[in-house]
Parts: sequence; structure tokens; C-alpha cells
Amino acid sequence: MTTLKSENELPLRERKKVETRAAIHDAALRLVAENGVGHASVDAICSEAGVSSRTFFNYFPSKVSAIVGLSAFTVTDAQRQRFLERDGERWLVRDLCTLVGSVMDATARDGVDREAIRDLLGRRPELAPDVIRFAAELRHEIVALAEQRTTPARARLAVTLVMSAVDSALHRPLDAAYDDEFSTWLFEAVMTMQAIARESLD
Amino acid sequence: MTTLKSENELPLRERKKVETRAAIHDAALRLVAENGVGHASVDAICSEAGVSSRTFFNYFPSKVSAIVGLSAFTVTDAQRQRFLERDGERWLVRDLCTLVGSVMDATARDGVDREAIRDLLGRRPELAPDVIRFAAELRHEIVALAEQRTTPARARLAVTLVMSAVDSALHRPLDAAYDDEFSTWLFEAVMTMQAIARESLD
DNA sequence: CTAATTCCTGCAGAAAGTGCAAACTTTTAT
DNA sequence: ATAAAAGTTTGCACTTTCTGCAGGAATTAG
Repeated sequence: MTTLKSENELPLRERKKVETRAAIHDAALRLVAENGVGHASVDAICSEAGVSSRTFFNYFPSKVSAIVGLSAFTVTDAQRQRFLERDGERWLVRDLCTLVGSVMDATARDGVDREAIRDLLGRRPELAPDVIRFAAELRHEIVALAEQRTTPARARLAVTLVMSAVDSALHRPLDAAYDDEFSTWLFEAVMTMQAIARESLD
Repeated sequence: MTTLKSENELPLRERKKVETRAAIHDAALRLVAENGVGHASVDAICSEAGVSSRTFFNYFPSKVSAIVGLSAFTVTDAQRQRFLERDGERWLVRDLCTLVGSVMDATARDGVDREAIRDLLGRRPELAPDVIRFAAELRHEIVALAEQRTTPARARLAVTLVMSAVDSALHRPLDAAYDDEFSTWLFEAVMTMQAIARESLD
């Protein structure tokens, strides 16, 4: 079981929701690890989790989202506002790192386990395109934000830069030191990318 | 009609294949432009193209691939070999640009119309995640190649850098001058990214 | 013209995903 | 404590994408 927080204090109804959600996610993760993505049908996951297939789609909008344990990446209004406090290209990449970092930290707080996802991607690389597709939805939202601070083309480029670093995070273990400071790690990854680019260019 | 080349010279059978392929792609493009992605069902595309739905999937492995007009990005053996002639990180990014550029040029020669795709993405942004997912498959192949010249982490970073530039190409019109020299354009886009990164960093 | 390929098609069916209304459970109000 | 209200789960019917298989039609070769 992935859920360890807030054992009580929550009304019974909420607690049950958290539990079924975790049950579905855990079942999905387990079955995919065993049988591969293609052979883990929604029905199979459901009977493993003790839940009807209709309920499955009440909790997750798609099979992959259940496997990854994420219904959607979302940017909160507060995050959005904070990002727009500054204007223009200056600090753009840094601010994007902060923004994306806080989104990732939020999902982590909601029980999404980056390490589990990383392990899974190592064992089942077929999943990668789907996960990337998934991240593309967050990307889209963030590009829209970045476009309020610079030209569309530069916005896309900058966001891509940052999202690539996120991608790295899904493949490489982070130092424990960064566990709650994803944005710091992000920023360093972006600088590494730049270094590689400089070394290899021309 | 997208197909303008090799009017004859091809055996009749081959010519017909090219035609049905184009018919399906054009129908898909047209219907999606009119009704949106969700409302252009495979069946609708098929009757528009005058083809059975079973045939549809003989030509394209998925609905989006038909819309984009691409069955798969593939790296030829020659391209693979040329890329591996050099070893190590030096020139890595440049060689990746060459590799990816030649893959893109090949698809263009096969009738894939970057401009049509770009227009479509402008008009129907919902498609973007699917297209990205699509590109992720090519990405995977190229990462495997790059890993033969450097560490996995750096390979991923470098490939991401280059693929992001490809992404830009799907959003921005290229100067006509670059039409047959995609890799040159790619390389410049990568340098632009680096410039943005340098400006915005710290 | 005949025979061998190769291609198209329909059919049957798996699997993902959605809407709807009935049944059930928790919560709230009396 | 009990009944109404509110929220959840479920089954059912349905759409859509996509695959395997087998028969039939067209193309090509001999």
C-alpha cells in the first residue's frame, strides 16, 4: 500500500476514496510489472483491485494514468499567479523551473511516487511514449503561461528546455538531498544541458 | 492531392498503393480540419476516401498517424552507420542534427508535408500530445544510438535538445532556403535554445 | 490464357472509454 | 433513531479504435 499519511482525521468517505484510488494504482503497477503493459487489461486491474471497471474510470481518465498514478498534472491558481508576478524573458527559465518544480512536488505530496515510475520505465520502456504524451498535456498549459512573458517561439523553446530536464528526472535517481527541492534539481539539470550543448556545438 | 511525383514509371500496383495512401491521408486531413479530431471517426475518413476500414489499418497503424500522414519514423541502416562513424561526445549534437535532419528529409521525400502538419497543429492544438507521442517513438530509437557514444544520461539530454528543435519546426515556418537542408536549420535552432538558456539562466 | 501473388474486404471480436439510471453507503437533519 | 439528502459504486448498453482470419478480386508472371 502506498498510502501512509492521514490514517484518520479524514471523514470515512474521503478515507475510502483515498484507499480505492491507491488500490487501483497499486494493482495496475503490480500487474504491469508482471505481465507487461499490453497484457494488463483494465478488467484485470479491476478484479485485482476489487473494483468494477466503471469505478476504475471514475478515478482515472485512462489506463496509463492509473499506472502512473496520476489523473492529471494541474497548475494551481496560486502557482500561475506567482509565475506571472515577473514579466519578460529575464529569469524566465528559472521561474519555469520553480513552477514545474512546485507542480511536481505537489503530485509527490499527493502520493505519486517518482521512484516507482522510474523503476517501471526501466523495466517497461514501451510505456515511455505514453508517459511523454501525458507530460505533453502539462507542457501545453505551461507554454500558454510562458507565452505571456515572451514570444511564442521562445516560450516553447524555454518550456521544452525545462521539460526535458523533467524527463531526465524520470530516468535518473535524484540525490536524496533534492527530495523536497525538485526545482533546484531542475535548474541544475538545465545547466547541465547547456553545458553539453556548449561542449558539443560547433 | 498531395502526390505529385512519379506519375508513371511505377508498376500499376505500386501506383495504386501510393494513391490510396494519399487518398486516406487527404481525407483524414480534410475531415479533421472541418470537424475536429474527435468527430472525424475512422469510419468517416474511410467513406470519404472510398476505402474499407480494414484497409485503413493496412496503411496506417493508428488514426493519428493517418492524419499526420506518417506510418513511422525510421532510421535506415546507412544513417545509423554514418552516425556511428564518429565516437564520443565531440560533435555529438551536430551529428544528431544531421541524423534527425536526414530522417525528416526522407519523410518529406515520401510525401509528408510539414507545412500541412503545422497548419493543422495551429488549428487543432488537441492533436499536439498525440504528435508528441508519435515523435517519442523516433526519439527512443535515436537515444539508443546516442548511448553508443556517451553515457545514457547525456545521450538522453542531447537527444532531447535536438528533438525539441524538431518540435519547433512543427510550429514555425522555415525559411524556404532551408527546405532541403533541415539539419542546418536544426543546428541553428539548437544554438538558439542555448542562447535563450544562457540569457535566462542565473 | 492460366497460375501465382498480392491486395482488399467483411466479419468477428478484444479492449478502452462514456453516459445513464438503479442500488447502495455515508452523512445530515429532525 | 430514523428518514431524507448527498455522494458512490455498479451494471448495462453503446461507441470507437484496432487485430486476426479467410474468402474473393485484381495484378502480374509464365
